[in-house]
Amino acid sequence: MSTRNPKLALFAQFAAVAKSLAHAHRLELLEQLAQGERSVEVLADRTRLSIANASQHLQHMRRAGLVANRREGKFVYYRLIDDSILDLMAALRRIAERNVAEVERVIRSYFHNRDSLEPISRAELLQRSRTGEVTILDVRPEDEFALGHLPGAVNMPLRELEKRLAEFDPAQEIVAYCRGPYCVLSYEAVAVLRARGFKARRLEDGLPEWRAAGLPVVTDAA
Amino acid sequence: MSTRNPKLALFAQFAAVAKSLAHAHRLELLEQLAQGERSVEVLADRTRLSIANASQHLQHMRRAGLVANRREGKFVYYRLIDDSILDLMAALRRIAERNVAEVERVIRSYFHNRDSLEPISRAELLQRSRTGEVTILDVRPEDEFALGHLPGAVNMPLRELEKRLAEFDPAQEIVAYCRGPYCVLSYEAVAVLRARGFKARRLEDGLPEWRAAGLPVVTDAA
DNA sequence: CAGTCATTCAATCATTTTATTGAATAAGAT
DNA sequence: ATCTTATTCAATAAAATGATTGAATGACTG
Repeated sequence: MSTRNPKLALFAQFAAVAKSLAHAHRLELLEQLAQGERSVEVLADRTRLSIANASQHLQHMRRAGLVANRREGKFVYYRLIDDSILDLMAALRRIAERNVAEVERVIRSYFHNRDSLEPISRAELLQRSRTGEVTILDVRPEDEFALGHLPGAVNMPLRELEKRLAEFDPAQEIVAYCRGPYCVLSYEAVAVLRARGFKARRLEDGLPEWRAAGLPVVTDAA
Repeated sequence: MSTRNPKLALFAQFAAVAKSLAHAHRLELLEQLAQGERSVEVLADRTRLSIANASQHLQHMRRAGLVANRREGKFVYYRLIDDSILDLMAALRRIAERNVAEVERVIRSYFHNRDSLEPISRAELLQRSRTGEVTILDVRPEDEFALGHLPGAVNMPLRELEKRLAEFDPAQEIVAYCRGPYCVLSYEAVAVLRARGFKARRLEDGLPEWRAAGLPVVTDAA
């Protein structure tokens, strides 16, 4: 850890932080953590990792100072150390998106034509929701919704969406959001809604970014 | 490269970008590149890597979209793809600085007491330099100075500093800068100047950040 | 206190990454 | 053309990292 050259030692520290980001599974864990605190078990389940493996990745990130944990009874809950982690991930994403051709290919093949899913900005949504012009749709699972959601949002996990289309006002535009810029749920929700003739768009990014922008978040009382 | 799960594939791309940052030598190369274009030979020399090794690290970063290169005659010149790389490095540094105790230790042991070297902000320097109150001192090597420096700056590489102290006006405060927040040169310059009774401070960060902030940079005609 | 559950630890194996070496290219220079 | 110089490539050896397994820990429950 301690090199003879102090500048190199310093860069080695920065590299250690970068290294703990430099793994698909760990980024996935961070995406989950961006929603809020989670136990190891839940994280392992959502990312389809074994418990032991998830635990090790989480500890790795803890040592690097990306996440923190606390024990409560039998469970250990992990959380992001603070919102600067979101900044770091956003900077990473910006570069990956801009520069790596492969990313574009993946985005395109998965999200079909991304352009037709132009998102609405946070500022615009905030303004239009004040005048009651839009229906805000949160397509995340119920437990994530309960932990925090946009004011006035309706929670309808993707699986229920098709059954509950009657609840929407066909005259209003629907803005769907989910976990973040690469959460699939809201893309799929918009696709379903449009197929049924609704006017629907995605919100740019997702809840963690909304919260990080200092905008209001509603938490259900426990 | 292509996982069955598209979200994971996407994260794997982001991870690839992070991975190419996650190495002390590569961060060092990037710090050099933040100054401007450099040939492989110069980069290898400055970072004390073998040519082949430097070349491989540079190619790795090129594949990840962090740097670009061009051939001119016998030389291959590398450069940062754009300033978003500086943002990424800054985000990394912020987290490493805040969260990793080891970094503090390294900074302290190397820079002694950092607090006594409180830097001056870019805004303040800009303002005070307009009224001619300060001497701006660039302590980088001459070739880097020639490629771009702050308006009105005097170039005096560290080695020459002690011999040329007579050139300074003892009544004026001296603001030293160099390559960036972890470039050692300006710290040392301030230490030397203060020991000789001059009023001296560092500029926050360094030239790449000054340039990235959209502030004026002077290039010597070739 | 024994039992159960969530998490971590330790050991192992497989995989990936890094540095080094010497040969291969590519572009002037003689 | 041949020589020289700058860079890249290819092969190898050394080191680090990741996943899996089963045992160990810590904390609640009956």
